[in-house]
Amino acid sequence: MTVSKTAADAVRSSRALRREPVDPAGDDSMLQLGELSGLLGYSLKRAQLKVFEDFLRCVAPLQLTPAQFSVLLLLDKNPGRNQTEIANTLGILRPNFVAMLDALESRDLCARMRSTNDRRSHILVLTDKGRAVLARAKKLVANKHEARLIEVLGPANHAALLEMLAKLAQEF
Amino acid sequence: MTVSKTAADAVRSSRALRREPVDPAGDDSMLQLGELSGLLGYSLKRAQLKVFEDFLRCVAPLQLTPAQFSVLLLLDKNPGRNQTEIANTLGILRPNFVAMLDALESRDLCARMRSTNDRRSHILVLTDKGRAVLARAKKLVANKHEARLIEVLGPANHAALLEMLAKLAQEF
DNA sequence: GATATTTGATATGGTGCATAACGATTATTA
DNA sequence: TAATAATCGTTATGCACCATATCAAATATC
Repeated sequence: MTVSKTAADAVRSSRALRREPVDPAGDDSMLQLGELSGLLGYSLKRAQLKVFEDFLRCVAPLQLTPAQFSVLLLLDKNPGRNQTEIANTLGILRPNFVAMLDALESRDLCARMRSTNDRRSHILVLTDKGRAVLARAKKLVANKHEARLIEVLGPANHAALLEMLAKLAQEF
Repeated sequence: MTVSKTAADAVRSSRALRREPVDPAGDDSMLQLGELSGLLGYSLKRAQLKVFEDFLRCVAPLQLTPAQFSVLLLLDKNPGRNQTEIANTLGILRPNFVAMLDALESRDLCARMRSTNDRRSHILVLTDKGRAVLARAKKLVANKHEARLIEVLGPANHAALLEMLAKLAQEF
């Protein structure tokens, strides 16, 4: 075995002995991911971060986070629901949903109305401004964000991806 | 138009007029996700949470988080690297990597060694215990975690999913 | 009518993530 | 060579997200 001064040298020689492939970019710049690239959870998280990043860019003019957008969408599709119901379907805990609604309500995007049936609960409603912002957000998401995703993946792959992710979210 | 006392009634009637399909579980329990189910970012995040949850369950006996596991994997595949290099490839900021390494080092899974070349940097090495824990973790991940994923998705889909996620993480 | 449950809310703690700044060391350059 | 800049690990700090316990008001249950 040859004597090597640096640790990097030792890596190079041991890899040479085992005849392992080396990253195209070389030893110094790119590290070996190893089985990390086969770890679904790792790839999922990295992809999710990138996609959220792009979402924020695309919808930046409206100052909406993915979570806020999902709330507006849900309020539009499900009028007459209270905080607990909306929060539950989004996987948000009720205490954490309070501040979120405060932010949306302070921007006049939605409003809490005391229910006449059950005066404990707040019926959530989109304001006119909320509906307008949602409409503009939908367009940005569809034409900029999702359009880019479909372009990168291809329409068929995009659909297949959605299906697999839905299955994971359900059966897991 | 019929007069309805409750908001839920109003939803039911308007949906009846538009002849929209109703969730199988009924109006009260299940809410309409709407275009949320077509939002890739939404599905990505929900799937990622489920997968991480399962990872934690499977590797619970070793008390390793996904992030910690990824660090051990990377140290094994890339000996002789310093903190900045490892942190960068994992997308972890150097300040936040310090506490992470402290935790691993306090459990004797890895060690920091002052580099002789550059006495500023710490060369990271797996300890014997670290290698042993990593070996056991790899088995748990492969046989319990990834095995279940492949079973749910099917091997071909699992591979296709990985490929698409990698493409998203790269080209986005 | 007494007790239990539900709803929105508050407080609080943990964790992940981001930025600024520091001392020690090394690299650059005047 | 001396002065300056850059890098490495580290600390401090703040923000966002997530989770639990708890509360008052209102409702449901018995």
